[in-house]
Amino acid sequence: MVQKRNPPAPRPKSAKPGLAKPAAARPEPPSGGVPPKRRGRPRAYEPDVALARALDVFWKDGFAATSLDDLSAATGMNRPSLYGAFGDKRELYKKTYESYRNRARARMGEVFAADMPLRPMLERIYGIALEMYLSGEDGPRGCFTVMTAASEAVFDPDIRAMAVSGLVEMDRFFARLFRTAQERGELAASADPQALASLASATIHTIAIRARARMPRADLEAIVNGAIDVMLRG
Amino acid sequence: MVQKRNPPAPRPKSAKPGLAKPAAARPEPPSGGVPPKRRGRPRAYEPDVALARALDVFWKDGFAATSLDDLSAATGMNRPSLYGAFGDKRELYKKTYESYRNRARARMGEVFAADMPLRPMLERIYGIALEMYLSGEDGPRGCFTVMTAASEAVFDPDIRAMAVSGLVEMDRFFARLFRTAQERGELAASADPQALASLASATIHTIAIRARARMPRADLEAIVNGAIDVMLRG
DNA sequence: GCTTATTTATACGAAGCGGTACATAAATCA
DNA sequence: TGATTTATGTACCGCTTCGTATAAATAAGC
Repeated sequence: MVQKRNPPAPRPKSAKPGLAKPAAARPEPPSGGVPPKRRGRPRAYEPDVALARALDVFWKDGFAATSLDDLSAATGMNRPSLYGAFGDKRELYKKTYESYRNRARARMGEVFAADMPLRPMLERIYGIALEMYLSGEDGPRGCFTVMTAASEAVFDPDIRAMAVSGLVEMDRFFARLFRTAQERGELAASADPQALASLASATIHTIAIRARARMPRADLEAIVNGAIDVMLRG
Repeated sequence: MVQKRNPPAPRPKSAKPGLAKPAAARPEPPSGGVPPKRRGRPRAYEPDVALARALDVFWKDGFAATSLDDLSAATGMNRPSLYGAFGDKRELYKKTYESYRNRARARMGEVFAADMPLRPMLERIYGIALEMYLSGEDGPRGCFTVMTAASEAVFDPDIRAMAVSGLVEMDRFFARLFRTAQERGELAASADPQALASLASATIHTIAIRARARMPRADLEAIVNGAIDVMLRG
């Protein structure tokens, strides 16, 4: 039950007791990268797009309900290739999660860089969040971090640490937002940026959960608008 | 991948084509209930406690990661008994979820009946929530509804409907709270009880997620206090 | 050409899964 | 007592799961 999640520890890999690692991405001379003239048979996949496909599946079904066959079908890679490229299921999950985080961070970074007044800024952030959480071919998928934090993946210390850092990162992002808005006088001096940041994160979380449960988009938008009003002392 | 979740449809059960249902709880003459003198071999389990044990497991691990062996071990019932009493894994899940909802509803009902001023009322509600979400022998378990909504369990329409109704019920509970507080003048007349209710629910959700990710209790309490201050126009 | 390096493709194996047949046990009813 | 009813315990079934062993394919280096 506990041990179930820590499988029997891979055997030393028959021959080659030395470099048993799943290879993954070789050093590969920086990124000046013309064809690096690799030696053996060329890959039939691009690691980045394969990872994105795997993300789609994990995002939709969660860790436990996703099988290697699902991942194989989604990426077009057969099982040994998958294993060779990304390691086992858990490692693959971590890598997809990392790519998700990077993507989300990038989008949030853009918004912050846009440097606009607080209210439209918040509206834009929540607009992006709704777009992400409601997307998905087979219905809304919610937020990967929330899924991860809520699901059994938390039993892995690494994954849990990643989830926590995802939550904290979002808190800090909002806190910075409110702090600068306050400095500019867009927010009452008596306001507590930290508390507002928590509420802003909480609003993200609640729409993620509700999107996943397939609540109608209009409801989610109403929640967002109400939250913004309160946060801005409507 | 989709069909995976809708297994081959149970065969008509060999003999007895008529009453094939898993029996569950027989009518059982109201509740005046001295020993009802049932006919065959007596049960070796109490349905209520068995359900509570099953809830513990599902709550900790989620639907997909919980095996019938886990449930069997937790309840002390062997697999056929489990099946006879509660139906298959999905049905058992639904029944455990229902019992969870009833429990949560009862506790919230108590608080509402206590009829105290808004702030201590909120403090007490979040206190109960934290207690529930942080409990669990192997670490905090968060909120079952959030877990359910976030996990693959939502792919079942029934379960999704239950999850949505759980979310809506909490919204309504908070809305009623804020409305009566407003009528009593404990809340500014300009306040929007609906929006505040969403935020109050969102705060529940965010602490559920964070508890599950094992954020320290003090952090969760700080979030709750900040949220209450903002909601009450601190 | 042959050797070496790297990836793909097939296919297997041990373990786990949900569910059920079947025989046994323990109670009531006649 | 024996028939009937209900629940248990064992053992099994077919299927899926994750991971890997092995062989074939495709490239570069010589």
